[in-house]
Amino acid sequence: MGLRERKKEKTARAIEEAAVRLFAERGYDATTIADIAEAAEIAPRTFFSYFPSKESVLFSDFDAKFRSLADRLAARGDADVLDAVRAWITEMLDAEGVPDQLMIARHQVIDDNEELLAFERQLTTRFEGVIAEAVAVETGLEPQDLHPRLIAAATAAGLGVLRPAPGTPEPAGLAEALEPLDDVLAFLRAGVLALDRRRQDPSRT
Amino acid sequence: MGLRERKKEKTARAIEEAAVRLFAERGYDATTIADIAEAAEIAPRTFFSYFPSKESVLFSDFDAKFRSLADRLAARGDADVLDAVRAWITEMLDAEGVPDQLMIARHQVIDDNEELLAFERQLTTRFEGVIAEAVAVETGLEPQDLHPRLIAAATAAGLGVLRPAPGTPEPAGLAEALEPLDDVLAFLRAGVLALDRRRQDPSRT
DNA sequence: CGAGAATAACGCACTGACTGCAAAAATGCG
DNA sequence: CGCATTTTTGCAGTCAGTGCGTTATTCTCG
Repeated sequence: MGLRERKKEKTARAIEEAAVRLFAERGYDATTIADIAEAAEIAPRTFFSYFPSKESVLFSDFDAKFRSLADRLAARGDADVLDAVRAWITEMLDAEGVPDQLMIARHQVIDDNEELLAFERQLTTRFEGVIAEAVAVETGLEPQDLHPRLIAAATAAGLGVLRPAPGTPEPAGLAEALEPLDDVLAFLRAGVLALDRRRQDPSRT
Repeated sequence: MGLRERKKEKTARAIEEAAVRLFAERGYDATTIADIAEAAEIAPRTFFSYFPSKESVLFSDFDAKFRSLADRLAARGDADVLDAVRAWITEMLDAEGVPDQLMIARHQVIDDNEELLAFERQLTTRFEGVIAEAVAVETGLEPQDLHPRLIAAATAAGLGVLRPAPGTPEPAGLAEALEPLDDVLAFLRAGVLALDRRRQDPSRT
């Protein structure tokens, strides 16, 4: 990795750090791009060559997460889709390790802002595409069919619920973070089974 | 209803109609507030005393829908939450009747725009609050607990899936529109049951 | 009907996110 | 070092959205 790329990476981190700090201090809406640029020692215009929008500075890791889920689903062989999702999540939580100050502040900023929560949800829905695709392959249906879309949407929604409700403390350890996951998966698996049954016997209630 | 209110209503409709028409013609992004104002024969500034944002002009009926769901849940007596939701949906579909030109164009505009889909989802998530509350009452849990939140999120997501995938034709009749609903409810009910079981016997897989 | 109060429409000036473009600066390479 | 490439920056502009004061309209009450 050349000097150029290392420098770019450093600048990106500086912007991110400055942005999260300012958001936490004065609030998201009360912080302007100009503020962030000044704190990160760049020109305001430069901000947008690192991040496409003000919101996106809080979700820079999303693309990597998305790709890693897609890869995992593609490489799951004949394992169950939900098993693959579970493995992906535990891996994610494991990789993140103990949340640092920046991560905590970031979550807090997001949770405090309706608009940012919506943005996060919008990102989350991108997961639905890959999940629906995987389910479609597994069931022999098309990705546009109701069942794959439903399972994907419910799974994505379930993942969203994993984040503790605002005001609740962050989970301390990995085991504690995983406990709700099993509830979510139990819920989803039961639903998936019900759909399977319905496909075999449509008259069932 | 006095002249004032009638006139306001008429203006609101005029703005809505002009906006949807222009969005359909030139696209959402290529249409400015000034364009809409001109077409609706109002001053640009006036637009914002009818709608809080450009997006919201496409979702003027949301508040009424939300209230009607909340009322129905509040007045459901000891009926099941999901039954109440089902009743609400059939009532909605019934009340809408045959979709007119404006409604069709509106859906098309929304479906064609990532940002608008996200906005719609954001609105949909407001349903989660009331649903979680109702589930909490029914189960004796708190609305912030995982199970009510999960059920509410999955239900809201399931409702979102009811809209046909982009590119698919709108359902022609009421029966056709209701068919996917039963799949969604079967999915949700199975999940709810699984959570019930888990609460009684946490060691269960 | 005719004040005058209440409410709605409007114009204006402003903020702030975001974009296109072209000049200037930094960097990498031979 | 000098040249090509990439990055940074400044500038001017668009557009959504807001605050505020003014004008026009409608309602109410005498």
